Amino acid sequence: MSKTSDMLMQMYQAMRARFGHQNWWGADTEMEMCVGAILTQNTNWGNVKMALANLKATDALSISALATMPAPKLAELIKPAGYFNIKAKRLKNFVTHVHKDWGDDLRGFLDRPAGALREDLLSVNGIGRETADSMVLYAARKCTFVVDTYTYRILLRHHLIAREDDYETIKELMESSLPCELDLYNDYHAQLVAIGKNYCRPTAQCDECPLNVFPHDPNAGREDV
DNA sequence: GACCAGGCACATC
DNA sequence: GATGTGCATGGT
Repeated sequence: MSKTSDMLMQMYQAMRARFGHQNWWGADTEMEMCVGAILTQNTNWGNVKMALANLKATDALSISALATMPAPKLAELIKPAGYFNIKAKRLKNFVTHVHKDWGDDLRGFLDRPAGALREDLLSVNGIGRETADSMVLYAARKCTFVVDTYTYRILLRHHLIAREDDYETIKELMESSLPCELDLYNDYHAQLVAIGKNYCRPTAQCDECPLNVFPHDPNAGREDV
């Protein structure tokens, strides 16, 4: 096992010991996970939950329901998630794309090899790498590592990546360092988010962070240092 | 009131 | 190809 693999696994153990298994998105339907993946773009999950509740209350959480709903009405329902106009368009792009070949069969759409599914998702305007990977991992339940701003910030501060490393480079690092296990990828990402929310914030210091036992620079990636 | 949140596409240089 | 900008609500 390489030094990086070793450190990443030790970091996981430390995070999990602090937060416990996160069981992310476990109770939701595939449809909710896909819709949530778009709604959570640069947005707090608490806001996304409100928008999902609105969609559920109007029985709109299906491919065909969203495909036929006028964009302005959809925008109104997802308002709490922020960026509601652009996200309404992105949701429409997604459900229209699925509906074209699969009708209401989201599970059929998702049930393909991870690589092919990812490429297909990336062809939809409004679905970028993180959103695609979130859908592949959490909705399709296939092993792909999700990189987000927390992943970047935490790995940077722990000297595991360089400042200029891009999404695919970081994803490659994680996938080549960690065993390809669905539950590990799922929970590792969730643990990083928990660290990011609670300790490794953009400006605050990282006192009490369970990852402090590893070599790190709390100021890495900050503009004001 | 400022800061931040589980990004992405597009314009501009 | 790198960098900057618009999109917007709600919790802390």
